[in-house]
Amino acid sequence: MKIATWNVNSLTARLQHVLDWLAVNPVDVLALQELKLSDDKFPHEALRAAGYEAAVFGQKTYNGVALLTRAPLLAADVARNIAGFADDNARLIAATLEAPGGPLRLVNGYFVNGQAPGSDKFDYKMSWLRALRDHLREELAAHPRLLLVGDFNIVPEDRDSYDPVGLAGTILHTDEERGHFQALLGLGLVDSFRLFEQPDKSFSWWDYRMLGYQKNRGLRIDHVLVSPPLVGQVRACSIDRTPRKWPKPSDHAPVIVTLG
DNA sequence: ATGTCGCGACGTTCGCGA
Repeated sequence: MKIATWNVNSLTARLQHVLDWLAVNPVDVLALQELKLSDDKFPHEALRAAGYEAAVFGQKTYNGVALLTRAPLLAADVARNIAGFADDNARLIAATLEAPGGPLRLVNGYFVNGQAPGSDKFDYKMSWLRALRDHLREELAAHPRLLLVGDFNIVPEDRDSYDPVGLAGTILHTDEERGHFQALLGLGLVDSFRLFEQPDKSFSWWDYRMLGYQKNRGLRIDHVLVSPPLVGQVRACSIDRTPRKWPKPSDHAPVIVTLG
């Protein structure tokens, strides 16, 4: 079973990329972030023709997340955002998928960017991350086989940044953000990517500016975390840079996990 | 080069968010 996550930076602008990518990577689940479209604009027909059903939590202009699956999801089981945490933004969607070995809980997030430490947006990021942690503690109790995937907007360690010294303390690199990532690991979640030997300077996002991709000036901010019962079943985890090389790409690349 | 995208608004360019 293969599960992927991809921040597409507008599904309207990137639908053809998603379809092209799925044609060569027929994953069982694709978690999308930054749809930047409302539910009524979601391209259900094109994706259904490609073999995927979608649970959608859209928003006009900003944010928006979706879970694409080959097998239908139980609609009654789909959750949007964090229960008890008031939020104007569509950032989290969760659903349960029947799978060999038991149901899998898929939690797909577009984490708050936070702009800059000290800003109001950074305060919102910290509140959101605190609420997410509390929420996941409950989700894990209810669904032991769980994956937390998405654009975390957190660089977990220095080796996940092209310039850990120059960018130390700046957004995505602060101790507070990293503390929140560690807190998620403290719930028992494991970073799939680091279960395997990986090339140095492996990143999932590159700035559009300053030839960021060509110079590999990137960050690893898109992650797949798995709960304890799943750790032993992760067979592979990789970042697919292929679509980042296509014309008019998303600034993010997909991350793919194989569960055995 | 405050450098690139995507979106949307009383738009034909600008501000915002990333």
